[in-house]
Amino acid sequence: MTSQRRVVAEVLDGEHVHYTADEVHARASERLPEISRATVYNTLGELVSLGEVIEVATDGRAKRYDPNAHHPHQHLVCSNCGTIRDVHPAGDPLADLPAAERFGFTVSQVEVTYRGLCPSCA
Amino acid sequence: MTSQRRVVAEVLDGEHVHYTADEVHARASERLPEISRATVYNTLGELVSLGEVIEVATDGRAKRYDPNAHHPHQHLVCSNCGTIRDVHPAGDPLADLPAAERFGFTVSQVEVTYRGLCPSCA
DNA sequence: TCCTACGATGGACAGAATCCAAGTCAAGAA
DNA sequence: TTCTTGACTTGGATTCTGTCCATCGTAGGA
Repeated sequence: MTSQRRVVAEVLDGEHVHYTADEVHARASERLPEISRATVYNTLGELVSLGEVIEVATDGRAKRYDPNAHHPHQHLVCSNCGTIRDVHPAGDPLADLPAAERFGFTVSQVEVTYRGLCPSCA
Repeated sequence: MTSQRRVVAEVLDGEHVHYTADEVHARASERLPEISRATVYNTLGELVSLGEVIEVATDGRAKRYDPNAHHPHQHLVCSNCGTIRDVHPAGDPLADLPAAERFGFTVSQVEVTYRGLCPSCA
């Protein structure tokens, strides 16, 4: 655990945090000005491998990093401003895929992204 | 409707087609060698705006374009080789998000991505 | 103290997508 | 027929995101 890694972990702390790697880098730089982008990417990659952080790709742009990894949830995204909320749908989305629709795949994971307009943009 | 646009539309015709912009460009170039990448991107963007084609971002890499836009479906992706299948879950995934979990959003769309290993990779 | 190994650094690089100025083309007007 | 206009295409430059790699620094062990 180096100071760089601690700062990255601290930036990714809180509720409804979904920063891009660049945003993490910007915030980490406020506390540790010389931290490099490569270190942020390396640390994020390690946190993802450790299962402490989830990678989210809600658009075709930059991946976002979600520290809420220990509580299964899905995402609700504003199509206009990009705001992301963690949400908890009823039921198990995985169970909704019938065996006949699995084509022999061993399905292990499901990601659900709800899209719409947030109150401010509506 | 120009020859360039027609060729792009023709490339995106068929079942289970999920090409990247570059793959569309490569296939379009076979029929119209001088077609430029910019034109392919422009045309794909128009087709998406018109609702004729769906943009799919199943990984952090290039977006894919799915011409099966008029039949609601979701995607099943092999985590290893990237193969994509169109699938049809039971029920309406949109209905699984309770009002209390919508936070005032007007939710209009849902994307579900199932992940696992395809028969060849398992 | 010196070595070693791991992590950090920053610049180069690569892939995807967009932007932009210039060129091309076709249809309608004169 | 020739000109004008506007839409479309082109290709190169640029931006954005992410990865790679050679080098550097540093902490801990011998």
